[in-house]
Order: sequence, then C-alpha cells, then structure tokens
Amino acid sequence: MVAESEPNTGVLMFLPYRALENRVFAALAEAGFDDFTPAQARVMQRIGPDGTRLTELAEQAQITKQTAGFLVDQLEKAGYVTRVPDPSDRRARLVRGAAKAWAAKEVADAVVAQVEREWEEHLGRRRMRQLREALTLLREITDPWA
Amino acid sequence: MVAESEPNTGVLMFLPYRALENRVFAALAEAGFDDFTPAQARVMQRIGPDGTRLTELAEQAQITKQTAGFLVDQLEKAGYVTRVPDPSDRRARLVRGAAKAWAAKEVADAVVAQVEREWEEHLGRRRMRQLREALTLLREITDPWA
DNA sequence: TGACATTGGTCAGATTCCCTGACTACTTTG
DNA sequence: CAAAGTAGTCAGGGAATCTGACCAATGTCA
Repeated sequence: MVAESEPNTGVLMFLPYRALENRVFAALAEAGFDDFTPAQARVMQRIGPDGTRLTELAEQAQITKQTAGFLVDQLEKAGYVTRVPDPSDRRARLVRGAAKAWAAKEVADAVVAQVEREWEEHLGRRRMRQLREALTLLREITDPWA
Repeated sequence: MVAESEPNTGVLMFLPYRALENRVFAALAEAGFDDFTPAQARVMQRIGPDGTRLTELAEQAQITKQTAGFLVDQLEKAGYVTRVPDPSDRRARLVRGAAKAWAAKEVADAVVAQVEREWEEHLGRRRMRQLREALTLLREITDPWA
C-alpha cells in the first residue's frame, strides 16, 4: 500500500472523477446550492425521473438503508426531495426529486458538459471517443446495475 | 441531480474504480488485513518508499492535516506505519510504511493485476492500451500532483 | 389457506471520519 | 534578528456510516 510510479488503471480513473466532482460542487455552491453535502448528492444523483425506492438508492450508492434514510431525511428538510407512497407496494415509498433538485441538476449538467469539452480539447476528439467507448464497455463487467 | 440514461464520463470512470477498490478490500480482509479502514488505506497508499510528511499526505488525500494525523495515529497503533524524525526539518516527522504495510501491499498489488487482466480480456488489448493512454494524458490536467 | 421467509423501511446507539479554530515549535526570508 | 510561513498537535463538534433489533406488507408453497 505505498505510492508507485505507474498508477494502476483504477487510480487513473479516480483522478479525473474527483477533479470533475470538485468542479461540480464548487459551481453548485457558487450558484447558491450550498445546503447539501457530497454524501447527500451521491444519493440524489441516483433518483430516477419517476422516483426511486430507498432500498434501491442505498444499494446503488453502496450504503445501508439506514444511512440512505438519514440522508434522504436531510434532503427532504432542505426541499430537494419528497417522499410519496409507492402505489405498487404499500410498504414502500418513492423518493422523488423536487423542483429545487431539477434546478441544481441543470447547473451540475452545465459544468459536466464544460469539463468534458475541456477534456476533449486536451485529448483530441478521437481519443475522447475511444475513452468513452472503453469505459462504456467496461461498465458491463463493473456495474452491477448496468 | 437525477440519474440519466447516458452517464457522464466522470461517472463512467467512477464505476470501475469502485469495483476495483471493492475487490482489493475484500481480498485484503480475506488475507487477514481487516484491521484498517478505507480512509486509513487512502492515506497509507500515498506513503512513499522513504516516508512522507503528514502535511503532504493530507494534501494528496484532500483531507486536513488534523484528519491525516488522526488516521496515521490509528495506522501506527495497528502496526502499519511508524513515525521517524525528518532529518532535514526538525519540525517534521516522516510517516514510514512498516513490514505489515508492505505485506498488505503485495496482496493488494496482486488483486489489482488480476482485475486489470480481466479488464484487458474484456476490452481487448488494443482498447485497453487506448484507455490507459487517454487516462494518462488526462492526468496532466486533472491531477495537481502529476 | 396459513405458516414462513423475504422485502421495505424505521428506531436506537455507537463509531468513524472529517472539519474549524487555536496553539506550539521550528524554519525561511528580508 | 524580526516577521512571516510551515509542520504538526490539541480541543471540540458535526456529518456519515455502521450493527442490531424491530415492524409491517408481500411472496411462496405445502
């Protein structure tokens, strides 16, 4: 567990990911969306257009459902999400994004697009396409929810 | 901040990264290295062959030096690292990996190599090479310590 | 149909991680 | 040498996360 001269492929992926996340968070904070935390955002990201169950959010974020519940409570208090009954299962409720969440998403999406343009500029169009192609393929064997 | 059908490049990078990290942790735990946490591991990863200062570890892990100090305390208690005076600066101490850390690193490296082989098998040699090439280039504009 | 297992979610309590602010000791710089 | 900067610690607190126990609704199958 000591730094090596040639980082493994995993580390090489983590670096740009973290850089992007940092940029998105900075932009959100600057736009006034400073009342949620990274952990809350990671849950919010996974809410589907029609709402998503707590258990599913927990699985995808790789946290316990208790933790997910705790984070959703806070998001609800801050006005980013609402909880509605799941019509198909009386035990369950769906976590839905509220207007405030869509507004934040717009800001986030714009930053992501900007950063991806910067990356493409640095790599060239061809390499950027190859990168996305390889990553998309890799998803098949690394994303349990692909 | 809601899930989209076409994940952005950052998310596409995070997925394999997390899959790899999970595999490494599982293997370490199975090999008996279950007495450290992910946060401690992220600090330990950044220790150089000749030792590294606390402040430098903190910067690279993007945590405060107080937090880094806390994590190094625990690693020291668990026998993974030692602290020795820095000969070039009497204020500073170098955090050094102990034998136990090298042993864990061997296990981790083996798993990383195995997972990379699986990735290469899935992508084909050419695409794997393109992937690493693009990621290495991207590091230039996303890694402050490149 | 009725017992049993499964699934969605909550409550309670503890631990870990990480931060800000304030401080000491040493080093660098003008 | 005085001032400013750097390495690290101490104190206190908040956020994220876990385990274990539990309840209610659903699914399964003899």
